[in-house]
Formats: sequence, structure tokens, C-alpha cells
Amino acid sequence: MGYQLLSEPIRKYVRDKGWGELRKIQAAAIPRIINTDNNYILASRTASGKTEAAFLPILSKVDFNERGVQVLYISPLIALINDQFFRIEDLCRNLEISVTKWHGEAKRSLKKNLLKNPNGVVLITPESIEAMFVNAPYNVSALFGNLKYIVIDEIHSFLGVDRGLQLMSLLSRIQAVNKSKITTIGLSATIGDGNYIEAKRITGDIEHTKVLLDRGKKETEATFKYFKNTSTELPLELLKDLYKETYENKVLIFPNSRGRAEEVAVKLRKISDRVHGHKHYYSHHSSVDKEIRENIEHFAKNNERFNFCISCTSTLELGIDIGTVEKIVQIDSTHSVASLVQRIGRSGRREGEKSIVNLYATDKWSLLQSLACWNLYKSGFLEPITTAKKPFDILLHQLLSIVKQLSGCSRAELIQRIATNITFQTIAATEINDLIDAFLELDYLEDIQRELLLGIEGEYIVNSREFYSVFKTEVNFKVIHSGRKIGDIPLSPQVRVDENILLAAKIWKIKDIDFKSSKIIVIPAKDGKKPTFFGNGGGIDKRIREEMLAILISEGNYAELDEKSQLVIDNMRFDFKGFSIQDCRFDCPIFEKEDHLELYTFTGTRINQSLSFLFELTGVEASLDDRSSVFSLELKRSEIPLLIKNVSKKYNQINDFLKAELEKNESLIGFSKWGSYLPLFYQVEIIKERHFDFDGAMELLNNMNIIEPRL
DNA sequence: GACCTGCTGCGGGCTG
Repeated sequence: MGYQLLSEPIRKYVRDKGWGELRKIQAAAIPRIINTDNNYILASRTASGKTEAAFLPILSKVDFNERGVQVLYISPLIALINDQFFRIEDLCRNLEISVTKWHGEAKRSLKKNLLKNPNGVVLITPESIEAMFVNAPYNVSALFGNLKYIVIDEIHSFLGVDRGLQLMSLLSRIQAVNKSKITTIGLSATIGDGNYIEAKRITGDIEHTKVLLDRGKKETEATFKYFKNTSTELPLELLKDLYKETYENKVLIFPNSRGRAEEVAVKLRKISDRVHGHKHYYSHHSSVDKEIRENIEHFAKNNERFNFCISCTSTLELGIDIGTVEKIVQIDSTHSVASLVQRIGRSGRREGEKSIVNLYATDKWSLLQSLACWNLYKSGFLEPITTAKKPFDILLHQLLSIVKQLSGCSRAELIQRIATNITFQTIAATEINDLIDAFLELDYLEDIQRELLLGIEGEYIVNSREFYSVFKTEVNFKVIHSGRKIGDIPLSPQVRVDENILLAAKIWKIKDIDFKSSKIIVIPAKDGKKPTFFGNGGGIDKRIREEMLAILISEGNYAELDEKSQLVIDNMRFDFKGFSIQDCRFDCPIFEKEDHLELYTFTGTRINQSLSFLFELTGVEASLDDRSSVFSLELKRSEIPLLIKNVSKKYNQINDFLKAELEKNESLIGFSKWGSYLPLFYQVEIIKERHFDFDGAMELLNNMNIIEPRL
């Protein structure tokens, strides 16, 4: 019935494609988009036809003879825009609707043509929208002043992150230059039942946003194996086993870090060379040159014949789809269930195939975490997404952008624009006023005859190339071999002349480092070390830790575990055998050692970090090992109640303590690119909300049952 | 104990 509602040229397109019937998500979306003005979130697996589900009805409905761009498609990745361009242009061909790519790597001549005659469909990134508001605000209204639809691809990648707040603000600012209401369609992978509200929020109108969900689930076959790590390098036995498990397949391997990805690719290739196996071993991550990455993607996508192994990071978790992948390998636990879901979904894409995943662990806590993620995956759990309630850092960024857009404005107008922007509705007018005062003080703004303009510092910030994005990036050196770029790596202590490094699945010797032009010149070599990258660890959700405890206090074997990993789990269970645990959320096992206590919290990273900060304030020596979620406390068992009492006292003045800590150590705000430009008071608010979880920490402390071993 | 994402305008040098 959806088909009948489409316009004739679109029906012809469907017929020409030979599509017997519409996909589930398409059948659901077409009548709703055509017959209502609601916003929709279309949620289903990749390769399930979501793009067409949005564009078939939109192209049928919209009158493209009107002046101005009619449909704006927004993507988090340039690569996705380039991919989707062909599909959307194909759809538009018979209708004579023009499709234009507008991103940093798109041709300028095509952008200029569009400006002469604004029309059709535009594919863009959030950062390019930001740049247009800052550098050519008149183009925003000329192009996007008569929009009918906005389509946001991979909308889940914007949820709960700064980039999503920036996008939300930009959408709100685009709506402000339009007379009529723009309808928004979000395309998404499944994001968990509790998280759809966050997707709806981005559209700016929760009430009129509906979710269309296709729960197409695949069967998954998992195998766990354990190889104890004795050094910083992967155990040889693991690599041999990994080779045996992968040489006959098309495989993606996820070893969790760029350095490990290189180590795996180089060592598997060495084994393969020795036994005359195939040569298709690659590494794929952000430090490998973009062109090399594209070649690998192209090979893997278009080849049916040869087997391959791509050792990668999250670069192959989203976006591009390699349909031929048969098997996924995860080395040590993912950091979230969401990530495990995405990675498992990368295999068995063909009709009738199931997903196959091999999970290796090199450490017992990693094995336990991996098993917990697998259990939660099977139960359908996904980490809850939380959006910052008071995003003062994004407010600073957008406030400067708005002042630049308007080339100055009155204070009243600036406040009005921010107050009507849906992104900042939770920030009070008094706070906005206070911040404007602070920005005048800091020379971000200046007041000339009651008109607010960018100040000297403000000009400096906004005119920087760094202004358009809200995420941080590291400083890199180009790695070059005989004029060809291999990739970009940060300057770690390991990067020295005559040292050998691994990059792009090959071994290189460093011949020269040019600090002026940030270049590292290399030649091929025989043996090397995996590169070191400076990462800043993320967090594990508390639900994963609770599941880890639940596994420890349960009995029975898992069919997915091999003999050795089952034995490791059984040994860990033996260690916790003496504890009678009723409630995995609040029961905390404690071990009394000779000169200290070991208190297991089995809770999330942010809660642990908050507890650690609070313990330190009371003067107690407490060291945290977050991987096993255990505190080592220099205390006697009888002193614990006093500790908890003291923590509650200190918590009353938490803002003062955080302020003092920030004055000592400004890197605490390092996770927020624009946060460090804020007055200290607002930095504290951001850290409290996003780095720590004091509410969670106090909830745990107030309900904590410390469980002693039975004798 | 991590990973990923994007980018203007202008001038100089080179190619067709």
C-alpha cells in the first residue's frame, strides 16, 4: 500500500530496480511520511533500506520547483556522504532534482553553482553548517531558508555527545531562518528502548516525533578463549590460534587499540608468510593514511574471491559496510555492550548467514567483563545515554558563533536567541546573563554603544581553523616513505631516529624526524615495536560491573567458553565463594588483608572515580584499580563507618574541593574542548556532570552493604 | 584501560 502513495516517477524507479516488495522499514515509513507532518526516527539494522525509506516518500511529496534547497541530509562522516551521494543521485535522476555534496573535501565549483541557483538536495556535515554560519551567514538563509525536510543519518552517533548538542543548536538556528516548520527524519541503528527519547530530543519536538522500529535480529555464535598475557606483547599461542581461526575466512579483528591493531596485523602476516598463506593482512585505524584505508575498504568491499584479515579499531565499527565479512574477532573485552553489538553486526550480513564472533581474553578480569557484555548483549541491554543538562561549554561555542553570524547584536537579542534555542532550554536566563558578563571581562566579547561584538580573544577563537568542531584532536606527525604518506602518528617517546615502528601493517625504521614540517621519514625494516599512542581511558557502565559480580556468584558452565576460560571463571568464583551476595547493585565484598582492606565496588568507572576523589578528601589512602573495580584502603575494618560518615561531610562542599583541584590541575577539564575557556565556576559544573558521577557515588555509599566472607 | 569524527580563505606554484 506504501507503493501506491509514491509519485509516478518514484514508482517507476522502484519498478526499474526490480524490487519485488518494499522492505519492512520502507513499508512502515512511506505512508506515515507522506500523510503526516510528524518527525520520525527510523531504527533498523544497516543495509535494511533506511535511506530509501526516508527519500522515496520525501521525493514524492516535496515540490522541487520552489526556490531554495528543499532537503538537507546531514551525516557524521564525509565517507558516508560520498557513499550516499551515489544512491541519492540515482533516486533523483529521473526527477531532475540536483544533489550537491557540501563538505570540506567537496569541490568548490559545485558549491558555487549551488549558490547561484539554490535548489534540490544537499548532503552536509555539522561542521560545514557551523562554518557557513560563521563565515557566510547570508548563505545559510539563501540556501536553507525554505527547507522542507532534514534527514539525519546515523543519528545514534550524535546522542549523548557534545557533537550532538552542537548539531541540535545548529538545527535550531536553521529553523529560525525558516518561516514554516521543517520536518526531521532520523536514521538510526537500534539504540535501546530507553534511549529513543534522546533521539527525539535532537529533532527539537519530542511530542511530534515517532519511532519506527524494525527489530531484525540475527543468530550469533560466540566462542571464548583464554591465553594469559605475560608481557606487553600478545602471547604467541594466542596468535597461532588466531591464525588458525582466521586464515580461511574474511575477517575483521578488533584488538581495542591502534598499537595492538598494528601488532596483530604484522604478526599474523609473518605467520602467514612462513606457511605460504594469503597476503591480505591489513591494519585500519585513524593513524593509517586515508588513501591507504580507502584502498583496503575498496578491496574488501568488492572482492568475493580472496580471504582477508583487517585488524582495526572503531573505524570499521560504523559507517561503511563490508558485506562479505564472515567472522569477527574481539581481543579482550569491548568497553561497552553497544560496541559489541555494532561489531557483531559487522559479520554475517548476507541473507541466511549468522554472525560469528571469537572472543579472546589475555587477562582474567577482561574475560569476566567480556562474558558480562555477552550476557547483556543476549538480554538486549544497551547502555543508557545521558545528555548533558547544562552544556555551558557548547553554549560558549554557540554564543560566539551567533555573535559572529549577526556581526554583533544587542544583549537582549543574544539572550533571546539562546533562550529560544532548544539546546539551552535548561540553562537559566540569569546564568546566560552571568556568562555574558564573564565573556566581556575575558575579552571574548566587547560592548560598543550597547552592541555586543566579538572581542580580541573572541575573534582569535572564532577565526581559528579549530573553531568548527567541538571535539579535540591530537597533534600528529606525518609518516613518509619515499614521498608517499603512510599515516599520522603522535610524537611519543618511542619516535626517535633509528627506532623501528609498526604502521599500516608494515615495519619501518625511522631515518629522520623533521620538527619544522612535522614529518617522520621512514624506510622498510625487518622488526619493530607497536607504536605507543596516548589515550585517555573511557568508562565502563555500572550495569556491566554488576553483571560481572552476578557471574561470579552464579554456578554452572557456559557453552560458549572453552575449557581454559571456564577454568579461569571457576577460579575467580572460588575467590568470591565465601560471600553471600543478595543485591549486585549495593553488596560489596571486602577482603581483610594484613595491612589493608580490599573493597570491591563492582560499579561504573565514573562512580569509582568519584569515590576515589571523595576518599582522598578524607585523607584516607585509597588506590583504585578500575579494571577489577577494587579499592585498596589503608584502614582497619572497624574504621569504615567513620570513612563513610566523613565522605558525606566532605560531599557538602564538593564544589569548593573541585575548584581547588582544578586550580592545581587544569587537565581535569581536558575532555571538553571549549570548557577550558569558561570561568572556573562553570568548569566545575561541567566536570561534576560529565567526568564524575557523584549522585551515583553517594547512592552507592548510602546503600552499601559491606559483605564479609563467611568463615 | 580506548577509539572516532571535521575544517575557511587566501596565496603561491604548477598544468592545460
